[in-house]
Amino acid sequence: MFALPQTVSSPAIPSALRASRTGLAENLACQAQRAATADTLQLLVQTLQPQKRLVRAGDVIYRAGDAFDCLYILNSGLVKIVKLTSDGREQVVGLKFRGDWLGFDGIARVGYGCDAVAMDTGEVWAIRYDALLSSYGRHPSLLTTLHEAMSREISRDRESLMSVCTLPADARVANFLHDWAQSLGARGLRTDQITLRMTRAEIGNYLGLTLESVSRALSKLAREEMISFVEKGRREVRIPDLDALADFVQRALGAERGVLQ
Amino acid sequence: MFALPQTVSSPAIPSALRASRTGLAENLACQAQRAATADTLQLLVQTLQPQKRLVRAGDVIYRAGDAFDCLYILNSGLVKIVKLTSDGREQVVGLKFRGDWLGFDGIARVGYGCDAVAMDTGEVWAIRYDALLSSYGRHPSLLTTLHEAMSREISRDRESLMSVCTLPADARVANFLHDWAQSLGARGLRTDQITLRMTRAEIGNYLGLTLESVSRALSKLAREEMISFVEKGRREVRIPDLDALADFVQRALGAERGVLQ
DNA sequence: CGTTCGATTGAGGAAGATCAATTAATGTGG
DNA sequence: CCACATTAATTGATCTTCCTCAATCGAACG
Repeated sequence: MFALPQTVSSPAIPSALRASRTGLAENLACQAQRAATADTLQLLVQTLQPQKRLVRAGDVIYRAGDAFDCLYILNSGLVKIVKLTSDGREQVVGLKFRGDWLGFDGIARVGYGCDAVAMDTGEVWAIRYDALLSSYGRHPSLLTTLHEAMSREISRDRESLMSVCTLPADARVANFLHDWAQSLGARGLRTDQITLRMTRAEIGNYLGLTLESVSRALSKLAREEMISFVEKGRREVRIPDLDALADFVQRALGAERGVLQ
Repeated sequence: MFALPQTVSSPAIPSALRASRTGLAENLACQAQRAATADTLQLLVQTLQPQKRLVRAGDVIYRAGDAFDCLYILNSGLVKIVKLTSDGREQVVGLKFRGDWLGFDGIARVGYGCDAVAMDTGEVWAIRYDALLSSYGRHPSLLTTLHEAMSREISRDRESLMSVCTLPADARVANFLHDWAQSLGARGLRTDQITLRMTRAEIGNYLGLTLESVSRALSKLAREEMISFVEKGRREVRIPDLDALADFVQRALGAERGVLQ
């Protein structure tokens, strides 16, 4: 179909970092994808009539152990996915934005494996999994959309792991902000301003850092003018130049391993 | 369907750690699941006639950027999933055992997002994604099996992230061995002996540690008789008591955060 | 207006990385 | 089959990063 050199720089590997450099191609891809999902979402609404639910910050969409019936699509708002262990460890394992699906981990089990908690007012659509399956005959695209959403989630999770495993604290935070802005951009929103609807502790938890480390990293980023805080409240972050943020990650990496390799 | 207290200790959250404690229920679940997959796998072979391929250690099954056509099922052997970034970082983001599916990350893209490299002789079955989709009318169970495999992968990835984010080095290595043994157990193999077909550097990469830290952790585990090395070669690990390993993880955790909570 | 919660910043300490030396296993060519 | 080269693993010493603990500050809320 499409033979590319199988190298790291292949366009088929749009790592978060590369994405902002290959701006044009990337944006076109995003546009295309958004259009596709917009169509499919409309179809989905018509066909399956999802149960819509308004949520506010703190509302629980589902909890680990709840019986699995439905997948959810986040129509607006922000949701965190939290995993708990019996020994009391708690881990934010994912953040969901508009258009993201929730609850995939329930398919292979009796119930969901994590809690999904809204971090902002928003709307989620509940879609019965069995209804989705049985719609395949009429609308095969619904199922391929599902697959693509699951596939994307797997890719994202791997990037999280990579970030946590390979980046020092500052770069991890910078990369986090970059990813977030990128996510907004992919949804047609402005990428130069983020409202972090989570505490430093939650960010730290997600990134495998303490809240102090997150705070220090943010301060450093502000000092180096990679970001700035919007007046009143330190949860509103301005990012004048996304590419500069990506470069910051690279520099933090270069400092550690001597510029090359 | 099934109303459980939505607490951490819900049976629907079989974290790797809990699993060895809830031995009986867990094993039954595994048996059932293996039986189910065995049936479905047979059906899959009959219906889709997957292309079978023998691989040897080092063989590449697919590479990041390769055009996506097929999903793969690993019939035997061991495969690592490796992600590369343009800046030269390399990360082992997954290990695949018998029965695992490979290549989900390709569904939502033009090509695969990672390399899949065999670490041992084995056999992989290539299944054309379009063929799989179009089989739904005749054999819906094939597609639900696909979903379950993807769902399980998402759950596993989250556990990896959790391990990396919340466990200290020693516990991370112990947990890694525990998970591995558990994986073998779930496939009906003995859980008291593991042949690590990877170097310390690869293990470290997967766990976000240096090879030295992995080596030290293994030495410590051996010193405390949680594991022992089989004569000739330090890649053969005996695990006399899986539960003891899980306890080791707990102790390492308790030491850090004062026994309770 | 005080209380509470979150964020910032500093000082000290600990876990793990880095650097370096040694040993063990594996492979190669004579 | 053995000497040699090569790669992997171990172990120790030192150094860095990040965590922990603590104090202060700011915002939000009742």
